[in-house]
Amino acid sequence: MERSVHRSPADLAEMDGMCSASIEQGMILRDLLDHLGDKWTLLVVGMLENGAVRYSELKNRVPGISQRMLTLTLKKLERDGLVSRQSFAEVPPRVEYSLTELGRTLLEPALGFARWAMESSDHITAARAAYDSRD
Amino acid sequence: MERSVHRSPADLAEMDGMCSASIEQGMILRDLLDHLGDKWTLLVVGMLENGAVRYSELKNRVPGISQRMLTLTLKKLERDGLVSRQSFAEVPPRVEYSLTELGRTLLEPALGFARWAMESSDHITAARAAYDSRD
DNA sequence: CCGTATCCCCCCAGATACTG
DNA sequence: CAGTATCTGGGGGGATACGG
Repeated sequence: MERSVHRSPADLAEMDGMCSASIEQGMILRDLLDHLGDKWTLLVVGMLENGAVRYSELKNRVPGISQRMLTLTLKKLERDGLVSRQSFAEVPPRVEYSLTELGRTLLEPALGFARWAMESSDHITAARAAYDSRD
Repeated sequence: MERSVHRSPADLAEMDGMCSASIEQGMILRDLLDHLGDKWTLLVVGMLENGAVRYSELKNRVPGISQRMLTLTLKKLERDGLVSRQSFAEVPPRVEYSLTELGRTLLEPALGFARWAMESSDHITAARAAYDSRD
């Protein structure tokens, strides 16, 4: 038990340059995943890439999302300051969602991720097939 | 309704380069999240950033992970070809996990994400506080 | 040390119905 | 059109005990 918890100050100092970055990133990544790692959040953000989109259109564009989850996801994103909501006093009612400044900064890493997924999906599929057909 | 749905063929053609990519990315992102979007996967990948790590050390470095989930996560990563497992015929037994070539390519987008999270966590916290303290 | 096997709880998300 | 309210199940994941 002491092995993992008890470290000398020297150890900690040494770790600072090489390893604690990973650990800190681990913590932050943890938070990140708790907020963005769910089933729909990144999808919704992706759909707002090109500008404001209204609720119903969003529901159409994100295949399979339920009203409940769309609402919940948008509320959370709004709370986190990544998405802004603008409702128009019209009839029929119209509500548009768009990325905030902060939300747009998320776009780049998110698309980087998506790019990786597209470039790697073949390799992964192949790797999986190879793994499954081993004895 | 027409505002958002009805677009001229020219518009659609123009969107081809900028927007349908989003939709396809949505699909791919979907798969991505199904595989990497769980609670532990990216954390484990992050811990392998600097080279091979053995099972028990991994368990120590990923705070709060259970043996069960660590094993499951590693198995899945191995199946996907992102992590390779090497066991040494020693006593006591020793098993080391490391990123494959493919796994290392994931590192860049993942760390990009982590970087964003670190740079943005303050903003998000602030936004959340502002949102919660509104009437 | 490195896992596997089993049990079980919690909560996420889907379905459905209803309001402004 | 743009949500809210409520019920429900399925599965992710923790705890624990055991095996190689």
